Amino acid sequence: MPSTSDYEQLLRTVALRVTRPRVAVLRAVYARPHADTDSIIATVRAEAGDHAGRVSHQAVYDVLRALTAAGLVRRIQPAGSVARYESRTGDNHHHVVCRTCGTIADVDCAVGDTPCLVASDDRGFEIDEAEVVYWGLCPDCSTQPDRTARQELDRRV
Amino acid sequence: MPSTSDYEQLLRTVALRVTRPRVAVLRAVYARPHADTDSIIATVRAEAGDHAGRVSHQAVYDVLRALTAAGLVRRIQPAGSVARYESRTGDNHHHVVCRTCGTIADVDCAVGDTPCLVASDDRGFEIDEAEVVYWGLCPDCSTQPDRTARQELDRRV
DNA sequence: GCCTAACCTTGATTCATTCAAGATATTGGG
DNA sequence: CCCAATATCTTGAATGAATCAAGGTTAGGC
Repeated sequence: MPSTSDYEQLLRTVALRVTRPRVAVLRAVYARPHADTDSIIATVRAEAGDHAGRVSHQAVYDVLRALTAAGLVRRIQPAGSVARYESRTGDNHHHVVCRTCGTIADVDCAVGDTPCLVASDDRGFEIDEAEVVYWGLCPDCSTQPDRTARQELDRRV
Repeated sequence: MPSTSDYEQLLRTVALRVTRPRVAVLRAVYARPHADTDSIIATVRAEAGDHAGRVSHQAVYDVLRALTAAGLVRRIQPAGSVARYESRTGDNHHHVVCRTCGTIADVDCAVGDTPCLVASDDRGFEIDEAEVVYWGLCPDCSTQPDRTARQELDRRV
């Protein structure tokens, strides 16, 4: 578990200013991989405990954008989902997404290293990344097929 | 180019009622692969020429949902994009998406047939589909790097 | 310690998509 | 051929993630 100064270090290496919202968002993304923006906002505010000042939702959006642009976090967004963020970057891993409850799990590269896939015909595009999303049912949902996504979410809270 | 009765046939094979909005939407999806909902609405209304009655936006959303559920069309939604639809289904082909202008092109399966990829570790999920999105620059954007997405869109209209 | 660009806050706005309620039309059976 | 049953469509409002805008605050180089 990285410490606050580790996060400060990370920010400095990519020439981003060290601010409370940024460290808090980094910590949240490391703590809860694949969290969406709302969850990150909640985590940030819960940890701050309101005693260290508020963090606006706009700040979180801005920070996530800056961190993503800097390569410190990776933004993922499976079809039908809101944006989610994770701290594993640069290793070209992929994701399994549950069709029922939306849970996301990491999957290491299917074939080899970055880029692990080559298009059969690139249509003249300059391809720089191959993203794979596996769709299916998570262990919970495959054994309890009639639980709704909403119920699933409630169960987790 | 399929005829109207071909589309009617398609609808009947999946036990969907044949209605004017459904035939019009099917025609639009076949005519303009990867179109988003707004474009489909525009196409439907342009072809109808207003002389055959209006088609509400809600009807198009409903129809696209029904057609997708029936497997007649496929819904795709690369990160950061609105939903798009195509008529090629069941062949497990993939897509290249331009990071600059958002253009999408089809790419045949890199490895084999459905499913063309196997996760290195399925994390206990029951996987039924492997979706691949290649990211890069389309031929136009790679040679004109400073054209914005908006300008690109304008150019096409 | 000061300055300035970078950053954050507050509050409003956008827009794809969905929800709701009631009208209309398709289709199988009489 | 007509009718009932219900699937589908229309109209109009609502939702909610994400963005925009304007102004105040702060980190970090000098």
